[in-house]
Amino acid sequence: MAWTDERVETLKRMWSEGASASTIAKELGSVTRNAVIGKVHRLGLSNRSADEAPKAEEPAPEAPAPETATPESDAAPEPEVAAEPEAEPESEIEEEDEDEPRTMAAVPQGVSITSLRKPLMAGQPLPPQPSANEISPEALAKVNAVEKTAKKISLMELTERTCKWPIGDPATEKFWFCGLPSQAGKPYCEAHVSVAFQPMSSRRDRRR
DNA sequence: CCCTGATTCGC
DNA sequence: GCGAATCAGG
Repeated sequence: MAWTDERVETLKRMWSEGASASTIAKELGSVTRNAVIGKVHRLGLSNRSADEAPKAEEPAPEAPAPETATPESDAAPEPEVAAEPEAEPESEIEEEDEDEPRTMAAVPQGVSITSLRKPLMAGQPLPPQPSANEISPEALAKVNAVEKTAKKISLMELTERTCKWPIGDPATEKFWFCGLPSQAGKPYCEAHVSVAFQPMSSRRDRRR
């Protein structure tokens, strides 16, 4: 199939939105990711900056060379300062004693409720989120268990087959993605799907 | 092994 | 111009 205006438009839009070449290829159909990448390059938008006005000025390519007063012909006064006197102040305190059998809620300290409620990913079709989000205790417990065995993959390691459930606070070091095998077609693993998608019957007559 | 984009080059 | 093959990398 040829690159019609419409298809090119879709390509441009998705690419600028950060979609990967393979994702775009699937969306368009009849093309491979190679084709998409090739087209992207031909269109000259390999740089995903749809609008980057404030481009950092390149250092002057010209060599000023004032030649005003050069005492030494080739004296290169390099003090050679030791750049790294530091010895890695990395002392992460990571020891978490997990021997607290459900003292209170089923939410461990590493998990923020916030991340449980808004697992939104760019470029991903947003699932219809029921305004009222009631997660069953069972599902929550399962999630907690899963998060202990999660692969803790980084952003780069996310694929369409990995669970994209964020764990921890993105603003801290303790942030990663679940990474377990995702359910077919779903962005999350089984446990996280169960808390992400409510069967729409999470609210029974709670009163009786 | 899964994936990503970049590049090459015959068509 | 196109994109498969290949490359380089996470």
